[in-house]
Amino acid sequence: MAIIVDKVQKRKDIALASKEIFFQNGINDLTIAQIAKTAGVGKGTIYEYFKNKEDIVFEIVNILIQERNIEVEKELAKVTTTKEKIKLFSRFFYSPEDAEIRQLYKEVISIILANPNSEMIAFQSDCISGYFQWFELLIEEGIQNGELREDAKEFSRGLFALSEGIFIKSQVTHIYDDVELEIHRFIDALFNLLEVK
Amino acid sequence: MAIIVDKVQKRKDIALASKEIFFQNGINDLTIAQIAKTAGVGKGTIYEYFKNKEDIVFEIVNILIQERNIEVEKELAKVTTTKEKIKLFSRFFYSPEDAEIRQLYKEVISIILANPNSEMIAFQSDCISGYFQWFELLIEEGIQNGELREDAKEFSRGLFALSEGIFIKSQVTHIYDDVELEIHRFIDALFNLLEVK
DNA sequence: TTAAAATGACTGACCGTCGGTCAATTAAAA
DNA sequence: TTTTAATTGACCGACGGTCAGTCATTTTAA
Repeated sequence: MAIIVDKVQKRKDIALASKEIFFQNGINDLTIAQIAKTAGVGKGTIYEYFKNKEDIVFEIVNILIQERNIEVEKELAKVTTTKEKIKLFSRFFYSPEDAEIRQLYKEVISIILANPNSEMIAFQSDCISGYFQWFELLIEEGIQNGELREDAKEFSRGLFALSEGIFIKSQVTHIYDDVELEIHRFIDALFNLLEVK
Repeated sequence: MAIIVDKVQKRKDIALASKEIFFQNGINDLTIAQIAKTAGVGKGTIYEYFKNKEDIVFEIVNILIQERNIEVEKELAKVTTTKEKIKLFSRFFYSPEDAEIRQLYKEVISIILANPNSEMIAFQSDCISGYFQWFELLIEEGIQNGELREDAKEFSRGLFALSEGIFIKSQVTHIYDDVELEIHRFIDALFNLLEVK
């Protein structure tokens, strides 16, 4: 045997170095050569820890998502109504605090759309399905509470996708510019119909 | 002066040649060299007619969108209720007939997300805003008819984005696999609340 | 009538960039 | 000393994009 390094930690170190480049100069300057230079390792070393360039992007997302989930848990304790909880979830798509992770999320969506493969989709499914179950649970609870009508559960799957749709449209056109407003407008109108008066 | 060619027509010819490659081998084999070969022109000539590779993709979309709009107009004449009209619109995201243009649409979204610039966004906004106005008009008409409740108009902007959200999620995860079912479920539930009984 | 000049269309060799590979090297552990 | 995990950067091939030069046709003027 020879030197044994902490592969998991080194993977994170390289990802963190990449994160810096990404948030400073965008994806276009995120070249393997640049990452290697910033991380202080050789180009070949990168491929000891990552399958390819996309793999690096996914690792960064992983790190940021985990950090963010902790924050979300805290925020969740502060709100009471189902509507507020749902709105809390949608913050991802417009809040200034999430600007960086959102930027990265855009890249991930772009990568998967351009080059779908089961590994990436599995990765993304894992990230999303947690939120998704939480989302369905919230609606369910709202119904149990007597806060929402029985048929509210029909909307959970669609409502989950709505924010994403508005976000993507806001990125791709200039028709939806105020994402927060757009999402809230829809949620308010829907809960107006669904809330038991 | 010398030979004068129909620049617009030649642009279309090259785009059409590209379309063939794209639908046969996907975006990865859509190289400039391959396009030039298929179109029977030199590589440099491509750049007489297109700014860059993305510009070619946009031209193809343009051609296909125009063809599709004609078909949509026909279909629109066949349905009567607002709900059916809205559903007709959403077909883009799942119908087998639109599989090719949908494939291309994915690429366009991917390109813009990865590399946003005002020109691309303007192009996309033009494509979308037509549908969007039509969408708002449909809801408006439904209200005028007494078919829908007054507050239905609050939903038009969000409803427009919903299908897109479900579609993107279906591409990026395996959580939403039956796009048609997902969209219809939401629309049915919503119209159940909005339709005047 | 004709040939020189002008012009737009067209070309493909070439360039720079980048993701990814691999033979060689290093250095710690046995 | 031997073994082997870890590391490296020169190198490769592919690709998008450029540009100096060629070609075919029209214009112009002798």
